[in-house]
Amino acid sequence: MPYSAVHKAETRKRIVEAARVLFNRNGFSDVTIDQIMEKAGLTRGGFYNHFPNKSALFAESVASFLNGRGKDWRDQAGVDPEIGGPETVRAMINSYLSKLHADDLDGQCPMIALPSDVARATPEARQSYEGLLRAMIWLYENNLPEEAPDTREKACVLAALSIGGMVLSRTVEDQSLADELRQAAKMFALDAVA
Amino acid sequence: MPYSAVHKAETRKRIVEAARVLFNRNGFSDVTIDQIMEKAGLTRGGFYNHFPNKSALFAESVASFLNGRGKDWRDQAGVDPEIGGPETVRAMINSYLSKLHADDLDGQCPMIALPSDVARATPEARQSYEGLLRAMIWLYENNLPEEAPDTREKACVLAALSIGGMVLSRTVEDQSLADELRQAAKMFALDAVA
DNA sequence: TGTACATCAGTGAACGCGCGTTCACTGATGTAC
DNA sequence: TGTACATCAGTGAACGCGCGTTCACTGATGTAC
Repeated sequence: MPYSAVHKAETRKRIVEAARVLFNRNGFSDVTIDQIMEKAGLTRGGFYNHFPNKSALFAESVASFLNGRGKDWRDQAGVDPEIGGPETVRAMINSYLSKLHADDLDGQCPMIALPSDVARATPEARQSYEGLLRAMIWLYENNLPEEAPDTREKACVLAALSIGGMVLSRTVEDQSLADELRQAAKMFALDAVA
Repeated sequence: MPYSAVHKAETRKRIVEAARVLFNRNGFSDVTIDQIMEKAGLTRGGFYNHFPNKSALFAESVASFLNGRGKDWRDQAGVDPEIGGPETVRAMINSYLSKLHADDLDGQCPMIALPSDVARATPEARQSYEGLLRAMIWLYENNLPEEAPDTREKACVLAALSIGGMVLSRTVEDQSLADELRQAAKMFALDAVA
């Protein structure tokens, strides 16, 4: 058994990571397998040793966000995950709707970078996207103040507002309008938590 | 001067309309000029009599939404535009976040169907998108109750929530989650108006 | 410990296809007489 | 009113290119002896 299983898994991971960045920046159709493999330090032919086709890699690259930055959101926001509660929600909102996140086209959440690409992609890709969204809703839902009766609904609203604000901010041409939208969504969401 | 100017303008309009529907459904990269021209009842070569390139048509097709359904939003919602006020905002929200609108992939607002396509497109396309968004914000801002101090901010939030809710609803795989998101955004937005 | 071997990750040329755009043309139409 | 003509919207073949995928191969590596 040449090339250990670990070696193959690491190569595969490198391909997914390269794909995640390229798709995030250029969308599904405008990224080629050549580009992905080159960024991963390989040549095009080897791709099919790891994935059945381009669509399968797309689905996996969207899902992979949860293993990377998605996992660190709360930590990056400087909040101990063990504490939880509304402070965690506020930290998440501050982090997600930050200028830093808006400008980070490579590392940005795929929910912001790829909504219409995913909407037209395979069921697998849409499930990956759904997985990210459920994670965000879950985080909101479980850390909102307990007394509120409609916690679940509020979590959905906060998700729509977070992602919606960022999507619009990314799409619009005028930078000052982009900032205004992001700030308005952030401030309103922070208020809504309390 | 053969073929009256009117004739040419009408052909051009037909191309834009065909493009709007096809782009809405399949995105920028996956629609071909052949498909657009065929849907408009023409052959491919004639395209360049009307537009310099595919990107220019994309920008125009996004903007064209304002001449069609975008213009009718308030009327379709059953509200006399002359009345105005909060009732107009609520009608707009009800219409925009309706199941009817969510299921109408052809006639749907391009802000929902094409966010990530536009984000990566030409400045002209992004300006078209921005035009739609400004129209929505304008409608909200000018019809919100006057006593509120932060009307502009609230209008931005309502826009982010309307579009964000619909984008997520369109992208997610699970239909019941899609409906839940749309309903949550709608209810919350309606409450926020008052 | 050293070596021959079998495996399969990785290579790169090739295939088939369709795209955006160009271009020489044609023929329907408005206008001048 | 009728007709010859000039215009240019529309046609369809062609160009150049790059894509996703396939395939025969090669060579680095773990294992058996």
